[in-house]
Formats: sequence, structure tokens, C-alpha cells
Amino acid sequence: MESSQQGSSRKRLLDVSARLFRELGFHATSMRDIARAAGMRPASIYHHFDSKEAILRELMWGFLVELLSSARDAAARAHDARGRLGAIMRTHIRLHATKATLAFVADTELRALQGAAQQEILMLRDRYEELLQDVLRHGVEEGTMHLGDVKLASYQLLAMGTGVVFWWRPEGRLSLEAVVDQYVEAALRMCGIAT
Amino acid sequence: MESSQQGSSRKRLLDVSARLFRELGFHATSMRDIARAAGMRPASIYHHFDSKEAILRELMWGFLVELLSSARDAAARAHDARGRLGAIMRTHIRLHATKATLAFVADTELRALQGAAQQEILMLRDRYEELLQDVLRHGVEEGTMHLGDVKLASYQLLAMGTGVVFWWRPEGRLSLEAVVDQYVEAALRMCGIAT
DNA sequence: CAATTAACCTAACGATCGTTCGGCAGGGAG
DNA sequence: CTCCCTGCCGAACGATCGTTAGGTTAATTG
Repeated sequence: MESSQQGSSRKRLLDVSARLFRELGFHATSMRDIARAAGMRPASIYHHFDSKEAILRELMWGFLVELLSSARDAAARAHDARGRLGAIMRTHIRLHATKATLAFVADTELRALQGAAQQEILMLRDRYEELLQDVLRHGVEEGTMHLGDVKLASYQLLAMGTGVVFWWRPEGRLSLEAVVDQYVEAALRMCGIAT
Repeated sequence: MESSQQGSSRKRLLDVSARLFRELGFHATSMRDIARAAGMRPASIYHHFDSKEAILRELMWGFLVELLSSARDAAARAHDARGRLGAIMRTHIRLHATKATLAFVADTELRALQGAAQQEILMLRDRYEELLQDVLRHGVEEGTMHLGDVKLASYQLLAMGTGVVFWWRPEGRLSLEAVVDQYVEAALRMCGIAT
């Protein structure tokens, strides 16, 4: 039927591309760099992807879809606004920490996508922001949260949370769980919820 | 003595470079792009700068020096940890909002600098982080602030604050003062200070 | 006046870029 | 066996890159 190596080169290309895009940036990474790191020749990449941009597109799209669905699932399991905020933040930090390479690329290289591809990604990001903003709005209406502008607060929360990709390393001083907890607590405090 | 146009081309080059670096990214901006936007030929840029990287270096260095000195001044005018935290955050948001183009480039293009130039910038950033961490440490020791890990908290505060460059526009819905206030309040809440 | 210098130019350098073309090996299908 | 498809390759395409060499102009200086 199909080779046991099915898709292994493709996956390796995605892996090394993500790593190089993070280390050097999309535009500073050449197809020759990617080919070398994946153990093949530049021309061979085009058997798996239409273009360099298509690689970036798939990386970013994959991460954002996972981020969005994880957040939806987590929020659905909680019963009130406070629980949903905590669940979303917990998922956000976890995913950004454990998939830091992908998260970094997704958060940094939006400019490198063109036209429709960029719009697709922006749509996913907007839906993600709205998910959080809905929770915050409910919290304010319930009276459990106290904030000024809801959109502004969502930008504050997301910028803070996304920042974990810039410094956390699994082999570092702080464990993932400790880090996640402090981020969740910071989020709750920011929204005027005592812990 | 000296021409009234002294340095005007140089300044214009820095301005258009910052704008292009923000819009397209450093590596996606060519010297020809910069020259066209500044109204001169590519070769003429080299009368004012040694290289494309030298332009980025000057942009980033200039912004970080101003950021650091502004924060020091602001912190020195306050009398306790809480006041110093508020002053630093206020300055941080103000500067990132009013000089969003420079701030964006300084926060995004560190990878594009090489070797010693990158180290110089990292040193400035480290000093800035330490300034904030000292304030947080004092606040915890005084008992006015309640946080887990101080370094982690500083990363949270800075990531949150820096995020203002990604969305705020002067012609937008929220005034600079309203935005600054909400960021400062968020920072104080995050550190366990009731307002 | 002559000499110098700042500011800019045209033209081109070698390098590298993303991508394409045509082909080759090899395993499964008919 | 033949045919075809997958995966990869060498070689090269035209374009663009950062940068430089060498010159022109106009203003300043001694």
C-alpha cells in the first residue's frame, strides 16, 4: 500500500523549517538552508511544497488551529467566566511553552505571508481574540471581573501570555507547571479577581 | 558654518528605514527600497551609513538608550516601590505608543544584528529588565507586592507593556492617556497591589 | 583664486535568492 | 515484462541582493 516512511520527509521539512524560521527569521532562511538541514537538495523540497511561503503557511495555520480548538475545548469545560478565563490562559501558556518554536514563528512572521494567506491567519487570530473577549465581557456583566476596556484587556492578556515563548526553556530554573500557575494567577488578578 | 540641511538626509534615511523595517521586516527591506523612499540612489546611502545593519543598529540603540534613561528618571522621581513600578510602566507604555515604529523594530529585529552589535543591544535590554526587577524585589521585601517569581513577573509586565505597539493607533478609539492608565492599573494589580 | 569636501550619482561587481526543467532510481500494479 | 508514480537529483534560470569603484556637482575654506 504505502511506504512506512510516508510523509516522513514532509514532516522533517516542517520541523527543520520551523526551527530555522525561529532562529534566523523567514526571510533570512533560504531554501538551501532548509534542504541542508533536512538532508536533501533544494529542488526536492518542491516535491512536498509549492513554495517557501507554503511551508510557513502550513506551520502557522496548523498552530493557530490547534490553539483555537484547544482554547474552545478548555473554555467549554468550565462553568463560569472566571473558570473559562483560567482555562483559556492555562491552555495558552501550555501550548506556547511546549510548542515554543511553532508559537514563536506564528507570532512573529505574519508579515511574511501575502494576501489571502495572511487574511486566513488573521481570521483565526481574530476568532481567538473574540473567544477571550466574550469571556471577559461575560465576567464584567456578571460583576466578577472589573476592567476598563475589554478589548484592551484581551490584548494585555494575550501579549503577556504569548511572551512565554521568548524566555522559557524546559531545562530552565522554573517548571512548566509553576510557570503556568503564575501566568494564570496574573491573568485573574489583572481582571480584578482575588485569589 | 554648517548647512541648515545638515544631517537632514541622514535623519530621513533613519525615518524611512524604521518605517520600512516595521512594515516589511529588516531582511525583506532592500537598500533600494530605502533609497527610493528617501529620494536618493542606493549608493548614496553609503555616504551616511556603513551598511544596512548599521542603520538597524543605530535605530535600535537609540530607542533602547532613550527607553532606559526615561525609565531611570521616572523611577528616581518616585519614593516607594509601588510608585516606581507605576512610573516605569507609565514611561514604558508612553514611549512604546508614541514611538511605536521604533519600538516595534527594536523588539522584533534583534535576530538581524550580528555578534557584538547584538550583544550591545542585549546588554541594554538586560539593564532595563534589571531596573524593573530591582523594583519588584524591593516591593516584595517591603511586603507591598505579592508575586511568585520576580524574574517571571518582570517578563510578564514587559511583554504585556510592549504589546501596545501591535495595536494602538493615535487616531483609534482609545486615547493615549486612557490606554496608559489601564496598563498601569493592570501592572499594579498583577503585583498584588489594590487600587 | 585654487583646493577641498560633502553629497550624490551611474554602473557594475560577485553572490545568493526562489524556483524550474529534465532526468534517474526503484518499487508496486497490470 | 512493461508502465507508472513517488521521491529525489544536477544544473541552471532570471531576478535581486548588499556593496563598491569611480566620477560629477556645488558649496565651503584657506
